[in-house]
Amino acid sequence: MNILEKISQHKGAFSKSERKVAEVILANPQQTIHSSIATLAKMSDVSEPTVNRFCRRLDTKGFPDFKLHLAQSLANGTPYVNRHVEEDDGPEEYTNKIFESTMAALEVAKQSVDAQSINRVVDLLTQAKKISFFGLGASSSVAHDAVNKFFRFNVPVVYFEDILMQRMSCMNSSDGDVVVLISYTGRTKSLVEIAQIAKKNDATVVGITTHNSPLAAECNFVLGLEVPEDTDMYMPMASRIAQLTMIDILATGFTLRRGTKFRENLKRVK
Amino acid sequence: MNILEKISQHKGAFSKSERKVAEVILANPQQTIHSSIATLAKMSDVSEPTVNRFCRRLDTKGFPDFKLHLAQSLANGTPYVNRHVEEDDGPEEYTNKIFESTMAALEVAKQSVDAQSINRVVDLLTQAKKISFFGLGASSSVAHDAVNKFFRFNVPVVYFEDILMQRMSCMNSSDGDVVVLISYTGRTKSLVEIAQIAKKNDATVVGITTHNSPLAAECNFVLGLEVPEDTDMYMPMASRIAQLTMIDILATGFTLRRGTKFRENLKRVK
DNA sequence: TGATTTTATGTTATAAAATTACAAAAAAAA
DNA sequence: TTTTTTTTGTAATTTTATAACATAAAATCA
Repeated sequence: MNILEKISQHKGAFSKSERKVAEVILANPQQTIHSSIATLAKMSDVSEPTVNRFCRRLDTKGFPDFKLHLAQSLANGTPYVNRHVEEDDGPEEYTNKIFESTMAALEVAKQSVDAQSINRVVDLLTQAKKISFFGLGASSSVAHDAVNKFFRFNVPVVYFEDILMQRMSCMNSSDGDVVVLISYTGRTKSLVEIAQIAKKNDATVVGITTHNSPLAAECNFVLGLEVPEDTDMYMPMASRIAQLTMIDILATGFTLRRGTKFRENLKRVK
Repeated sequence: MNILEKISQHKGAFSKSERKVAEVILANPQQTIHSSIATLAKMSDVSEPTVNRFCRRLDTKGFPDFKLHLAQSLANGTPYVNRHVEEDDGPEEYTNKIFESTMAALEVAKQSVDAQSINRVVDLLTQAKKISFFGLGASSSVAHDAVNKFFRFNVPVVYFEDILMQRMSCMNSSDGDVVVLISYTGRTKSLVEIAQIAKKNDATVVGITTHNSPLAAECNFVLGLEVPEDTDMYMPMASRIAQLTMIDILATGFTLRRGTKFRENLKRVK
């Protein structure tokens, strides 16, 4: 589909001159779409018909058609790729890379979510007697954010950073309470235990975590979230962002379910 | 940015004939990118130069350039636009919209950051005696996340959710201390005061906020972050995500500055 | 209202760009 | 080496886009 990739792949099948054209295009694709066939021919040091033949070899109708394809590839072409930060990247580079990887991660996360489960969890939340948000490590700030959000809705929300308090809170939970547990890997032992305790006390347990994790196995409802995490940096980045987005989605679903009047109240509170 | 939207918006400013061209293009954009100026002129029942003038009015260099823009807009069907959540959106819809708006917001935020300032702040952070992260409301969870991150680096980090504690902490600050204040609008009065207190006590104040805000005016260094926030929902969403990404960038810059050995330590800690 | 200016549109001419047809050169096969 | 095939380039042609000019329509003003 993407014509730039197609060029790279096709490279072996090109003739010598055609390869020259390919190199030039791959080196500066952005410039190519604004060049005429004459300019590109000169840049590649080949004749104009050669450029034309090059285009046809890639199953395009001719040079203008090729440029169209190229433009489209560049528009979304490799939109956000997860490019890892390198040792010798300057501030400009790592800044851009992090933004782009974050967007790429969100794109992946978006594919992995299931709207149906979200809908059910929103249902649950609107009917909950009490909502708890717990997370450990990097996910604790996500839980923190969640309470901030749901607190505005004037529903009873609970949040503790301390694991013992989380535990105690779950021990006191009862039917109608919803406990939302947030963990990227879903392998944090103490959080799995909390899930078990909450479930034993008739609370409904919702997990924002990866499918097929120990935590997911213990939850009544799982909001699966698959995120490519750049492990080179040894700190969670994209996963938190995806989790936060999930919180936004739940909060939005919540307000939509509550209806217009509810939102007008929110406006006043603000 | 998207040329199709641009056409729709511009519609009032077009002349009669130009509007005819606009209609035809909007009706079948896919066909347009494969037509010559003559074909499009005939379809729109106007002369060729009119089509050309139409293209120029949209700030393109001419018809071929216009087609390029159009092709890019059509690729991937307008990748990430800030589409607002509507009253009657189903779970599928609002989930996708939120993901996409978040990505669109990050794209905008990315354009607004200045790598040079980031570099200087990273410099500052690596040399700081003590780093404090403060934010209120929605930004408090961002500050929370920041301490989590920087705590791993084995540097003295401070964070309080309580405004009085934040204040007291700033009063005790001294030369070499860095105070990072996080606020989307930069208009939270108490945070501006904290900035003043910290500055009075010789701490270096860094603001993660909008340019030209009262908070920005009080800071020694400003990391400007412009984010389009969907105000329909009456809760901060995209701004926090952008702020978190900024934290990721600072943390990454920090580890890069500290060098390879430092990162190997991190690995072990993990 | 009618005259005059401005704006919009079309016609013709020109220039630019892309493609075709053909020829020469290079490479491969005999 | 010679022949054949493939690759590449030159020149001619066609298509496409733009510029320059002219006319028509609309708007402004006396």
